Amino acid sequence: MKKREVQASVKDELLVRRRRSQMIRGAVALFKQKGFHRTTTREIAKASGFSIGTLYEYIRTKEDVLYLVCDSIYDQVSSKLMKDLNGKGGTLESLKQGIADYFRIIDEMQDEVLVMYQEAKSLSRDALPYVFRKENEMAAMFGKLLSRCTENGELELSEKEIDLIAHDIIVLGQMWGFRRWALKKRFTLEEYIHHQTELLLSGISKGKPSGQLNGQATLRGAPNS
Amino acid sequence: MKKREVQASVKDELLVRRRRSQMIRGAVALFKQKGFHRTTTREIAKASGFSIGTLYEYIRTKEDVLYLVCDSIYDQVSSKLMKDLNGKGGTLESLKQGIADYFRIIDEMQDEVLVMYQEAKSLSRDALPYVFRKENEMAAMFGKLLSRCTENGELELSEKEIDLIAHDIIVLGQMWGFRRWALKKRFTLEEYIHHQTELLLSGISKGKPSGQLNGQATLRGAPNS
Amino acid sequence: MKKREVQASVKDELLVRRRRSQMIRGAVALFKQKGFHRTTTREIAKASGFSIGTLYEYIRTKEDVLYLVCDSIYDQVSSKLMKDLNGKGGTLESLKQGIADYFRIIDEMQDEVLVMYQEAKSLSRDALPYVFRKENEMAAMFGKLLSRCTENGELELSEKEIDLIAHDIIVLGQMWGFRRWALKKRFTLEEYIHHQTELLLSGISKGKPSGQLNGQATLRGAPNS
Amino acid sequence: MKKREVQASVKDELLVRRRRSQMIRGAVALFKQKGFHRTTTREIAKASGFSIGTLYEYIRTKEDVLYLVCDSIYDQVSSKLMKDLNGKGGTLESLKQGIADYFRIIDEMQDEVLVMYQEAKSLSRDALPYVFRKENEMAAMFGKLLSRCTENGELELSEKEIDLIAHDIIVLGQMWGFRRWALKKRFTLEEYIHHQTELLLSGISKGKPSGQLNGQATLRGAPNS
DNA sequence: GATGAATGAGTGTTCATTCAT
DNA sequence: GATGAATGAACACTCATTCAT
Repeated sequence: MKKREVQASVKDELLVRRRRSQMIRGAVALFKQKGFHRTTTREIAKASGFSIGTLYEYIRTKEDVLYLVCDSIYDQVSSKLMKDLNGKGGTLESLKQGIADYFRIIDEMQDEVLVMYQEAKSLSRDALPYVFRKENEMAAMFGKLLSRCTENGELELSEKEIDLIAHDIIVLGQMWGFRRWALKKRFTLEEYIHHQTELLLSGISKGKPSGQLNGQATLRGAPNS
Repeated sequence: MKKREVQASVKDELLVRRRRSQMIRGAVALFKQKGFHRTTTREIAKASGFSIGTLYEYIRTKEDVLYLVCDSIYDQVSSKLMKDLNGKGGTLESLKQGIADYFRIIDEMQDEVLVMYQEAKSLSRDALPYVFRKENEMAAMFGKLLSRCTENGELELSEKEIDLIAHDIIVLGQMWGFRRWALKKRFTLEEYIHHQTELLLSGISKGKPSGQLNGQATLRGAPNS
Repeated sequence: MKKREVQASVKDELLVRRRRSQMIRGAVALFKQKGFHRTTTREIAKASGFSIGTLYEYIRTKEDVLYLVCDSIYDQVSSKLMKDLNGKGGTLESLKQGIADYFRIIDEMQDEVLVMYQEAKSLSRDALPYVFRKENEMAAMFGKLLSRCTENGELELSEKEIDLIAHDIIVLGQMWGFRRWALKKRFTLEEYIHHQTELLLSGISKGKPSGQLNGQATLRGAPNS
Repeated sequence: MKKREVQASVKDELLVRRRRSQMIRGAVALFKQKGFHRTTTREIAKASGFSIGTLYEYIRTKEDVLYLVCDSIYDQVSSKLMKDLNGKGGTLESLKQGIADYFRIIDEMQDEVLVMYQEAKSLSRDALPYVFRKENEMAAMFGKLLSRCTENGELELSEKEIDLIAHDIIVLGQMWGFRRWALKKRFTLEEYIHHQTELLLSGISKGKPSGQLNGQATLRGAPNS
């Protein structure tokens, strides 16, 4: 997938990568705290450890910083996810693990995800498509897992259903990030993973209570016999 | 629930209400289009049909407008919802209808919900708790429905599970608003409602395929018998 | 002639006129001293007697100030000139007086003319045509005077010659402004007028030494007999 | 005439000359297009074929570039002119040729002259006197020509008149450069030369219609007999 | 109660200049 | 002698807010 290139005045590619990584680290911290719009470019420069002039050697506009931040977070999340999901067979068990992996990644990158999630909409018209593509791509990863399960006869889902569930997984993962003010009071991460997985899988598995799949207590008190 | 009061210089309560309603209508249109931060107070005044000076007779700061907007949207959504849910008995069927009602409200108020959803985080520290409370309140409405079903023996859910599912419903509803770029290509509103309800209910109902509840084709090809 | 309108946020036309006149006065003083590019908008605001914010209520960009300045100077020069030239008959004597009037106007508005002359080129592509038109218009005034003299048989000039001489008059007038560092050491204004008029008229008049026209000493020591 | 020296860090005089000549070529092209103030030092460096660091090895400030450019143009114009004028006898005919030579030089170096003409005023206080001296020097060349004609009895002009006419020649030459937007529509260079020379010479020649001097048609239809 | 002119702190961005490599 | 990354003062312009009318 071709990215929207962010132009830098500095030629040294290595340096550009290094400086931008500083910049992203600094910017995420600030955006987290005060949001993109309330953060000034000067603050970003300072948090990145260089001057305002230097900042602008590596970007063209403030929005470039946001794009770089979002891009970097997506890349991190999806590369982690890809590593975890890669080669995952078409079993319900591996689907379950895939979901758990994803939720754990979200938890790890909580701040980043929150930032990306809340600020991405401030990207300009021409950067948004890239974000949508990235989101679709991530949903597609789960789509593939679900497809394989269907092919293996572990699930019986139409294309449409696969699509929807894939998006549901993505959103319920993000939900752990953006509703933590409500969820953290009630659930640990593992509880959250457990219950949501249960809900998703028992909702789609072929008549078998998913709880039996891994021997954990089912969501329902008593499995139907 | 006590609201954060927004101070007005004007005394005439009726006038205040009327002006603020104009203001909210204008502001929603603008926020929808360009977001809170990119909208100026002048634009809000103009879109509201009065001068900048008059605008400031009815608010104290620009943020007040955002608060008023969010507050109004919440009120509309939750009053509609309350009307629909009120007296809903403790049956799965009525739960299902409740979910469908909620999703349809979200669809109707798509723009408003999107605005509120994306801009609420720009509210200041002291307005946020109110938003959280409102969100909790709305989740609680579904919580109550779920409780009743459990009391009636239609569902078997723990407190925690009720909480989680209630939040899931809220979020999956919002998802129809904030992911419409992906969902509208694939689903009509009714399809979306159908599939999500199916997923949620078959995930929690006591061994009965939810599809049978209303005679529609089930999500799964063949119900377990 | 339609002008390029400079947009103001303020509605009150009278106020706009008053403020802009303050602004022009302030800006001319500054441009004279340091040129357009070295003058900051804040300096312009200060010199105009209002804040930077107020300045921008009456213009859109810094370049607007320059345009307003140039426009105003042109208007002053050409309206003065028009008043002086109006009804000037087709005699050499009146042509001579017209030239003298013009040179005196330039002298009066020395600073303004210098500013306009040196900074007009900084106007943007779409403002320049207006400046050219104004310059042509002014040249055309003298063109008309020369035409009348030709019609009356006082001069015998082709269209082309009229055009050139008209432009020469304009430029030799401006020259008094932009070369004053050289000319003021050697000439008073009246001397300058006298000599340049002599040169121009004896260069074109029909064989009669222009000096005899008004009884002044001729440029040449001895009239041709 | 002693020049304002522009300091270079580099010692090798030959290299300094070579680099500066590159620099001037690049800068003229840029100044022509966007003016001095809108041209950045980076652009100058790039157009000159070396880095910004190297640029500053050969100048001290950006203004030095402008000075170098103006200086170079003056030198070119005046050396060409000096070559053409050198040894020009004291006849009206040679004066005429001198004027034509000058106008043709201006035409050849149109862009450079325009640049110098429009940007010289941006030179700092201490560089301006040099420019004035150069202009005076050039006027003086024509002054000398006019003096010789007077000495030879071909013209009868006072010191003052000589001075004025010399400056007029310089300015009417520049006029061909800076008013080309108006003149090029109406005149070819040779027409312009012809008419302006005619005007200048018939304005000062001793009662003899200048047209007879070289057998060309006179400006006036009929010479006085 | 309504208006809109006035304000100025604050913002994103540029660019001449320096200096370590 | 050449390079180009780093710097930060300076700039044009915006906009929430106030207040005299």
